[in-house]
Amino acid sequence: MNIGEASKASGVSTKMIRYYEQIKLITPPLRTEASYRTYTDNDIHTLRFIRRARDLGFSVEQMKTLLALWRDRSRASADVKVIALEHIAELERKAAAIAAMTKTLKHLASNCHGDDRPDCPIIDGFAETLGEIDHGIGAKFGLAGVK
Amino acid sequence: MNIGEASKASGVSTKMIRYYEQIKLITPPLRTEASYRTYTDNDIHTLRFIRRARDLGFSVEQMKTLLALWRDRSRASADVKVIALEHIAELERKAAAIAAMTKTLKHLASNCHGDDRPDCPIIDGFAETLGEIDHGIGAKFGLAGVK
DNA sequence: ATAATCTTTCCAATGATGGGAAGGTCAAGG
DNA sequence: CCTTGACCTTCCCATCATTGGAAAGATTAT
Repeated sequence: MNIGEASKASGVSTKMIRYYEQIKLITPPLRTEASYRTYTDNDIHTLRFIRRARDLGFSVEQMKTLLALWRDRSRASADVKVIALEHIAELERKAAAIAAMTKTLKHLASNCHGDDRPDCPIIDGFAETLGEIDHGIGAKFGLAGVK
Repeated sequence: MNIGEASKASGVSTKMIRYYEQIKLITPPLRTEASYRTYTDNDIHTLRFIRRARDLGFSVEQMKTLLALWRDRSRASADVKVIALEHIAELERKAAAIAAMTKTLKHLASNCHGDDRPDCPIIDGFAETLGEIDHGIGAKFGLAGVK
């Protein structure tokens, strides 16, 4: 199986497959004489595992651990559960921060008449010294660049 | 006011202040003979504005627009509201994706006994071909690197 | 005078992904 | 047999917001 077929079969882009190999998330596959990567069904299985974990928001670092646990048939299920629960906590932390931002913004927007007059509580809310916007959780999230 | 004092007064790191200058989010301040940047109260005001917008998850690009609107005293409040509402929609999209991930993970975790036995529905859920995990919204979020 | 604490610029790294160039390979059809 | 198109290879660069550090110069305090 070429990398293109592996990509289609797993849902992981060829770019990312090569990247995952480079950062040693997956082991280098065999190559043909022309240096083409060839993937086995087992490799596809691993890639699909990775794709699902990624879709659930796990980082590469976490996926490394999860893959190791997956391959270790004698590991305790508790070890896996710890990672999952930590990730759930992280997701909930992010959800709370986003909810706080949304709430503040909605409050500002609801007070803005949104016509062609210039006065605007949203802009004023940013500019005025009303004290710091408090998201409780610490809202410095790198959410701007999220696709 | 030196850059260090400006940083403390605004809550924006010196690194970021220089960066915002470089990408032309803010205008270059006056310099002393020794090339030290000096910030006015007005500059601090702008930096605090930026900090609040950033805390609400606005991107640099959005902040550029917001700053222009802030400075334009004759702009319509509707122009500001549009940006705010778009950002709210974006945040809600992210929140939904996170909620979907959390739900799936919690479901998997709840079925995992979490003791020292090896069988684990979480890992199995990643590995088995159960069909793709569907987050409805498309869950490819760059949430892994979020602090 | 000297040490500590600023400041400056420049360069690099992060995490996960995409884009593209330059060149090699393979399969199908003329 | 040769061309064409669709692959594959490696390598480098860009994104986004932010942090880190090094080397050198300036200011402040002891």
